[in-house]
Amino acid sequence: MKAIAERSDILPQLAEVFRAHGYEGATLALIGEATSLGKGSLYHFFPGGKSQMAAEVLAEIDRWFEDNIFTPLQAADDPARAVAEMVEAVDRYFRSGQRVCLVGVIALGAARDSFATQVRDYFSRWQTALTAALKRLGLGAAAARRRAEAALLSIQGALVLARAMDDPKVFSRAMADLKKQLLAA
Amino acid sequence: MKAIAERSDILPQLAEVFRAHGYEGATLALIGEATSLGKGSLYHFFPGGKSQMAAEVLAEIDRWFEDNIFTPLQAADDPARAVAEMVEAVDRYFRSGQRVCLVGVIALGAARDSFATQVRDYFSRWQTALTAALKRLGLGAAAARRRAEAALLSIQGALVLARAMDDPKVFSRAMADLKKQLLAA
DNA sequence: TACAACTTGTACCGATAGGTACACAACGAG
DNA sequence: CTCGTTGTGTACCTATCGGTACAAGTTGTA
Repeated sequence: MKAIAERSDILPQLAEVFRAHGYEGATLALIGEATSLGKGSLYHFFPGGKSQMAAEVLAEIDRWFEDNIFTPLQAADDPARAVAEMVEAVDRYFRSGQRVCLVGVIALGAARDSFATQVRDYFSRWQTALTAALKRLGLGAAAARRRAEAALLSIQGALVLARAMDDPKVFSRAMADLKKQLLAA
Repeated sequence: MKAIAERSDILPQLAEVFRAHGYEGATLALIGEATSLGKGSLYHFFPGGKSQMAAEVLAEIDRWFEDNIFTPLQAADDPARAVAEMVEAVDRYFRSGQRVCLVGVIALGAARDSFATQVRDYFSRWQTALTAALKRLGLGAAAARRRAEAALLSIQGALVLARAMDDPKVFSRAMADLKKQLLAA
């Protein structure tokens, strides 16, 4: 009867449920099914219930982006290569637009207010990291900030449009454009 | 006891509920409150329940965009002015990013599959109309299509980012950029 | 082997979900 | 003044919601 379940195994499964159904649409029944965990286990790991689950999922996403996107952008020797690799990593992470950005989904929904700081931080830290890389590419501070903002906007817009059109090529196309625009003189 | 309610009065109120809470989050209680209508009236007007309400709201949005955005783009004497006016109309419609695009919200959620054709048509007709205007500005067919796609993507992305950052200036800035990019040589 | 700490399934809770049934009130047409 | 049509409020239905309680099983440690 004992657990095989580790917290680190549960969070990604939780994340997929929230991605697929949104915060309000992710019922405990769906969550239990996706994780193969009963309410007993679920509330043992997350006494705070659904909102704690979502908060921890957001925290884990944040961690992943910190390690795989933000830090490489700021620490890389070759900023141009780091920017290009960011775009490729994003394309892989979102599976060419077939996966959706949970942070974006929450931002659009009614749950935004409950997770406002986590949502805002995610994007602002991304923007900060990308801005730093762009400055090292020779852009002025203001131009770098503007270009970084435009990049995040393109990624989120591409996710919406790709899902709306049900066509991953929309996303891939946008990522190819994005790479060019970020690295343009 | 008789109705003052006209279908045309109800739909905009319905739309705001769906925008604010998403499809799954828009409960009949919220809908009843927003429209000041009991279940009796609601199911009298919409025997198909929630899904019919959402479908008719989408249809009305489609109609509005057809009249106020798509047709002007294709019929205008001065395509450059038409494009500029589109951007301004979009800025007003979304109240500088404080209002959200219902079609985009649905596209990201689990309800997408139920409204797939309506969602896809909305964007593809928009793209078609904008492409036509851009071609009349002298762009080649392929370039015009690409630029129109990028424009829709920017609008949706700006809505997500503006809400995530809780800052309407993000949206206004994106719309100003968009106008420049659309009208660039 | 005994005991505490950790997991788990199941039963249960009140509240609310979307939806139905229906009686009644207001109207326009004759 | 009828009478069918059109709205409307209310009561009610079953299913499910998020969440709690708890007993029983599993484990590491000694």
